[in-house]
Amino acid sequence: MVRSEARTRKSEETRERLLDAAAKVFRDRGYAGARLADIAEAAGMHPPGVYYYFGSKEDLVEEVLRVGVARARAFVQERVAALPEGASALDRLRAAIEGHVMMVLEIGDYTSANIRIFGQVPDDVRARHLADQRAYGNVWRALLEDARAAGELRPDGDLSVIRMLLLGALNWTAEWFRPGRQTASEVAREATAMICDGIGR
Amino acid sequence: MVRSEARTRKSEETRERLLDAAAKVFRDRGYAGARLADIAEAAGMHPPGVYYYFGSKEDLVEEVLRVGVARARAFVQERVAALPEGASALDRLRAAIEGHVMMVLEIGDYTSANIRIFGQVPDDVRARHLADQRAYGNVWRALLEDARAAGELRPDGDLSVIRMLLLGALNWTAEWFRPGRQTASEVAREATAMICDGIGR
DNA sequence: GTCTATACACGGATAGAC
DNA sequence: GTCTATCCGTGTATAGAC
Repeated sequence: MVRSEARTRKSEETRERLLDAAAKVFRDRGYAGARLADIAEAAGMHPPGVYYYFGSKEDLVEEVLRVGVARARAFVQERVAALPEGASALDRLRAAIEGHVMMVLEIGDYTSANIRIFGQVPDDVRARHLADQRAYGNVWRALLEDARAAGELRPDGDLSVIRMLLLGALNWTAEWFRPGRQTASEVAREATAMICDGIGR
Repeated sequence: MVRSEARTRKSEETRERLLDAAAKVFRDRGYAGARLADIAEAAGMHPPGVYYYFGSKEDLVEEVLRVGVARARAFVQERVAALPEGASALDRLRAAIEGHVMMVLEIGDYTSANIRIFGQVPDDVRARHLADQRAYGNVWRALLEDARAAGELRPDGDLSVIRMLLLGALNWTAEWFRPGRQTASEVAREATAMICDGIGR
């Protein structure tokens, strides 16, 4: 039993390493350009070893996409839930914006991979992934609707369009952020300021 | 002479068709995933025909990237230049934002291709393309600095970060915009409002 | 669970006719 | 300038030893 648990944990760890490596390589090379050999090497194994954990390249990429949005959603929802009871709807929105940025800049490989390869994966993989993505979109939809209902947003403006503009600005941070030049919290603060208050005076 | 001109013009048109087709296919399949056969077919020719116009897949993708930013820059600069003399720095910035959105939603194939495959192309292609991209970035840098100098922006905030957040929101529109659901000008208006004035009340 | 060896398909690129 | 035919490198996936 102890033996089997140890084996299982090691297996879990290897699977995790493989997934991290896959996210990086898919991000850098695209879906078709990512070679199983590169992924295996980055995870410290040989190409056929991948097939012990995943049935195919498709299975692997599907899991990378799934894990990416699942973590994003969990991270943001935790940040919002951690707010004190009396927090306003706009405060909750701000917390979500900051949370999303922090998440992107922490686990950026998965986010970048999602952004870059979503349009390149086989149709059936993309179709299944769309459901996950919509669920995360709904978290933001609710946040925005609550703030509007509370009268804390400008009354004009299409909330769907705003949601996509806002997520675009946030997701894109993964593409240009360089740890030396600025910190994740600085970027998070700038993003909240621009989105909620605008850059004009 | 007339004959040769006609041949040249036809050749130009075919090259153009090829480039448009390439932008679409690169966008949808990624750099490695884009098959020369798909591109050729979309342009109404056979795979080897591509080699009459471009020396290699690398040459072709490099031209797609180059044309993409060149058009973006020209389009935005025209919109800004078309403003009346007395326009404020913030008006110029607004015009640039609207222009960039309109451009993205008009020639979105090239923009999406740029976004999605920039990180996937061979290193030397990317290195050469970086110069073009920086030149376009400088247009925005100047616009923002002018507005700040004129006292038309909030005095705090890192302009480099703001520039990247803003372009992220704008570039991302190519990924979600669907002509039926909203119009390009609506999106442009929402973008300007969110970026300059914020969504809070 | 991870290795070596290998099958098999696919796609970029070239040759050469017309 | 565009077609047909084809070469050849590369990459996914499997077989089977250990």
